[in-house]
Amino acid sequence: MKKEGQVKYYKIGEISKICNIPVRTLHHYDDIDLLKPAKVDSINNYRYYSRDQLLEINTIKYFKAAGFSLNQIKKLLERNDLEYSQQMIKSKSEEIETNILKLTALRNKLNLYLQKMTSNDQSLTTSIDICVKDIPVSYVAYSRYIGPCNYDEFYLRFTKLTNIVENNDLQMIGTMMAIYYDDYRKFDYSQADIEVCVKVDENRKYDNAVRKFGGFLGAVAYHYGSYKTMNQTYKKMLDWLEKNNLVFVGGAVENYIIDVITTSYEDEYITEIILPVKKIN
Amino acid sequence: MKKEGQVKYYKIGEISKICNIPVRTLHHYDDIDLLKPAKVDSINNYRYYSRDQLLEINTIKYFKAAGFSLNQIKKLLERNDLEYSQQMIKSKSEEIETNILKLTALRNKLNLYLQKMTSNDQSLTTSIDICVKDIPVSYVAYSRYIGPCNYDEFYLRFTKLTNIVENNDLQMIGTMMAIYYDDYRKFDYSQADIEVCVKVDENRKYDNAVRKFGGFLGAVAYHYGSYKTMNQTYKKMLDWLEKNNLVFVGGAVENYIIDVITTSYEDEYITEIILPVKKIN
DNA sequence: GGAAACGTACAGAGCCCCCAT
DNA sequence: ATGGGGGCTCAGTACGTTTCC
Repeated sequence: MKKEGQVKYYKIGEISKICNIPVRTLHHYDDIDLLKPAKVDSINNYRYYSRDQLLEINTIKYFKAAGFSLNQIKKLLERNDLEYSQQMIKSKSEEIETNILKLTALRNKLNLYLQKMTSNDQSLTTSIDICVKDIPVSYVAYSRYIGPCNYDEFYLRFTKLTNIVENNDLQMIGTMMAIYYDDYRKFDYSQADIEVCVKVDENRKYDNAVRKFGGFLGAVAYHYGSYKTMNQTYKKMLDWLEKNNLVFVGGAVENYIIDVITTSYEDEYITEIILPVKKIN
Repeated sequence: MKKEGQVKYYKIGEISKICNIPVRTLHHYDDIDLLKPAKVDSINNYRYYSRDQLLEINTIKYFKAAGFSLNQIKKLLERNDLEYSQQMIKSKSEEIETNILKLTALRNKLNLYLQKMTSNDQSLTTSIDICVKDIPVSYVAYSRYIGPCNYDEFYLRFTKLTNIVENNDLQMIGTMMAIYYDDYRKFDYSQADIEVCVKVDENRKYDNAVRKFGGFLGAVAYHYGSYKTMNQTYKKMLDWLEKNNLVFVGGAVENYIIDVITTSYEDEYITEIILPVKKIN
């Protein structure tokens, strides 16, 4: 490469075309002192950019593409030394890494949700079917209490659970669930022992807000529609268990896959019911 | 769950505490019609929220955590039906997927950059060393031309290359490179056949903007410092080739690992020089 | 005196429209 | 074809003032 003495100035429109940047953005860069034109005509205030500034624009675009803010770029350009750049790039790389992990968790969560939604849509046409399977181990944030069992209480509990999740910096990866610990034959709506919980990502160690869930044999069925008719589904399940030499050991789980959060039509609700069971020997 | 007829209203401060949301944010949600209080006192304009709205707030927080904007959430809440939610969640999931891919490419790029920076920092202390190795195949966006070889031309060419990368929605994953196709013994600075190029991610098929690079045997050395002394490094390399029974087959590659983008001190420049070679039989 | 209301400004990185030259 | 100005975006936060309980 050889240097050339000749100085050529570009008008803002030319620079805009060459560099593929809106004119107004170049105005903005001038305003915030990120890229001052090499010359400004004192009469008409036209901005004139030098050839060297083409390179500066490239540098700006380069760092922008790397995710730096204009302010950070300004600092990078002001003290244009290796060590500083290296350090900034390193911390940026780490920041991106964190973002990737977060987004990955989020994507997994949404996909899981979609999967549940669509797979259950299909079985909607078939009649109720019940299966027995091992419930895999997962981790849930939870809140257990004895109190009235009604909508308002549930709203408050779910709100509290959401706060627990937020305060412990957890990632929800499923829908809200409730576990009923009382004997269903003498269930008291005003004094029920209920736990509300939600699956969270397993990437962090669990403390008092998070516990293990699953790792037992469960009879699984889906209830479609309003909660008013849920008792019937329970009854069907219990009958089915009896016929299949299984016994319900307590702790009924309701997983609100499609609920009032997703739809305002009760008919569309889908609730997964899991009854922990044992085989009769 | 059982319904309860009793209506209880919360004041904004209570809701704020229960839901862990700043009061001013609730004002904001009111302003943008995302969450209107169930009742507003006509005398003192106090906002009163119903219990049902606790749930609505949960829903809002849920979708917010899923990465939706308040506007999108508003739409989701307005037409609260399954199909729409499903569709929105699906497109959101895809959007996140794209972001993950972009960030991953960006992270890889930055890490590669750091790696080059630091690994070459070490070899700075050692004397010039040359090695021969297979240059792995990669893909580059490129622009080849015959014209003058000077800084200004290079700036323009690199700018054009950046535009090519942008317009083809490619991801740069390396530093700028130049390939000199002329015979070095009769190099004409005013009429040189030069290609500028930059590595891009391989995840997309290559068209006329992108071509294969590498897949040949190359002698690799690093030039440290200003470009003014680059001829000396070339000379050393050519001498070395002769001693080692290798012959330069043309198409010298310069990879500007540390250049004016990263530092304004010419002494800190690092340029990788690759000379395609053949063994003499 | 705490809780509620409201107006305004600020944040970042621009985009868009209007009017003047 | 340029210049500048003002307003808008997004999802709030912060400050200050005033009124209410």
